[in-house]
Amino acid sequence: MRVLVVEDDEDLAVAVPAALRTAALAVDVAGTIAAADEALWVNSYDCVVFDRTLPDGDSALYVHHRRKEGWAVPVLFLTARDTLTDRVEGFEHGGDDYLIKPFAVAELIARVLSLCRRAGTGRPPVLRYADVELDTGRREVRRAGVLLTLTAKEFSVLEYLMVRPEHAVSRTDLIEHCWDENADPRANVVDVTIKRLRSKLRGPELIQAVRGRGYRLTSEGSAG
Amino acid sequence: MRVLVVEDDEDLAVAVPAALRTAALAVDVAGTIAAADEALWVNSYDCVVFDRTLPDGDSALYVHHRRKEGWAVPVLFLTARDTLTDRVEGFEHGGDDYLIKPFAVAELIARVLSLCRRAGTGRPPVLRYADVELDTGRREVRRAGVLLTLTAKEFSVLEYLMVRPEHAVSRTDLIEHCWDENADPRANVVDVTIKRLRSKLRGPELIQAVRGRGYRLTSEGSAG
DNA sequence: TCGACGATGACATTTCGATGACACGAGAGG
DNA sequence: CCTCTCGTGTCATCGAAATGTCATCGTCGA
Repeated sequence: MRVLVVEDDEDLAVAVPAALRTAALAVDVAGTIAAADEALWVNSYDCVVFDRTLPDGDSALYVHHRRKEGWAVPVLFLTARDTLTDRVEGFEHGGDDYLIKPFAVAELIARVLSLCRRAGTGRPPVLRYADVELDTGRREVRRAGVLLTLTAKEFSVLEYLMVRPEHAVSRTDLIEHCWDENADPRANVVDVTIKRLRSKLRGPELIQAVRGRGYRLTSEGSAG
Repeated sequence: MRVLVVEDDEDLAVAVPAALRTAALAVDVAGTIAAADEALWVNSYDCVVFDRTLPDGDSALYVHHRRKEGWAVPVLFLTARDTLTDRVEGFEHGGDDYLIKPFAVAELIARVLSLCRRAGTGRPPVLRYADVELDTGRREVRRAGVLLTLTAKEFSVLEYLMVRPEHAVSRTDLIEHCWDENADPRANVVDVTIKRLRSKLRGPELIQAVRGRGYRLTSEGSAG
């Protein structure tokens, strides 16, 4: 799950990403609408956290604009308390949720995770494939009932694969969704992470390499 | 357990928090409804002690207002004797308890602890996990039957963990519930308190660090 | 058979938790 | 008023785990 935070206040621009990263989300930061626009065209995000008021304008107007083009990524607006009446306006512009400043960090994390989940159109909190269960809420993975200890990255990659069972997922896709923008797409971080995942997912091979196209989950031998 | 005391009388604004702190509660203080509102948005409390009459209005009206938005934190109203008839009114506004001034300190502590417990929806007075018993009423902890001498902070942290066995609890959550607003979330107070707890909870490791996500109680390991 | 791509082990770097030492203030007792 | 003790918080440092980089090897398929 990858999130873009658009915030110009220096304190918040540090605190908010830090908080979200504790929830195993990959976070990028932008300070202006222009920078956010750039990032949104280059990368794909599962959720965007927008401060309402930014140096180069009202983010709600930007979102409104993009929505009319069919852009559908869920948005959480951070609204100052004294612009409370803007709440409704925020929604009319296609924002999916709002939070009034100041807000509790725990609340923010909960909302963002909720929006990410919603983006997956009602994805169940527990993903299953073959004898693997992945609990997105507790961040736990079990194979054949045995609890595994995965690192944040490993969990993130496995989650992404399990949402798309049997589908080949490219390294580029994985880099874009499980790493932040500092990741080098040419490096073989993905390969290494897959290798580590495999060695923890003891038992019949689950993650199959699809030559030239990435990786996919599979429960049977290399047919096709 | 963290409590907000909203009191404008200078003497009470010192005495009440002092009393509650002796019961291992983290206490914040506000002098007005406005300040209380601010604090309630920023932090999360397990209970709020409201003086009925405050410089900027009747706190019961404020509580009534918040209740309509679904706010559910238990409230204890401090009411002057000559406004005794307001009692009922206080309850109608969603207050869970009241105390008539002047009151006995012991009574206040008992009521607040009771309300905190109620917040945990019928949480039993004695928490158990593995061979540890934590008596929330007596403020006593035993491991394998042996009474331990914990400080207020240590008790508070252990209690918070024991209410959520096996669940990873973030440092932020702990800071928000066991410390007051003066705590620096970046500091490693939590780590140090956990360390002190561990050294007092001799025996098999109970408190497990979950890298990047905090701490959790556990009685068994997990496969790798 | 050759070449591209994936697998893998070794190693470097970064991040994060653990820990000991110390600072500071409140309160008890002389 | 001084001093001692205890609770609590801060800091610097250590070390382990997570993550990333690199070199090399193996293998699949044209």
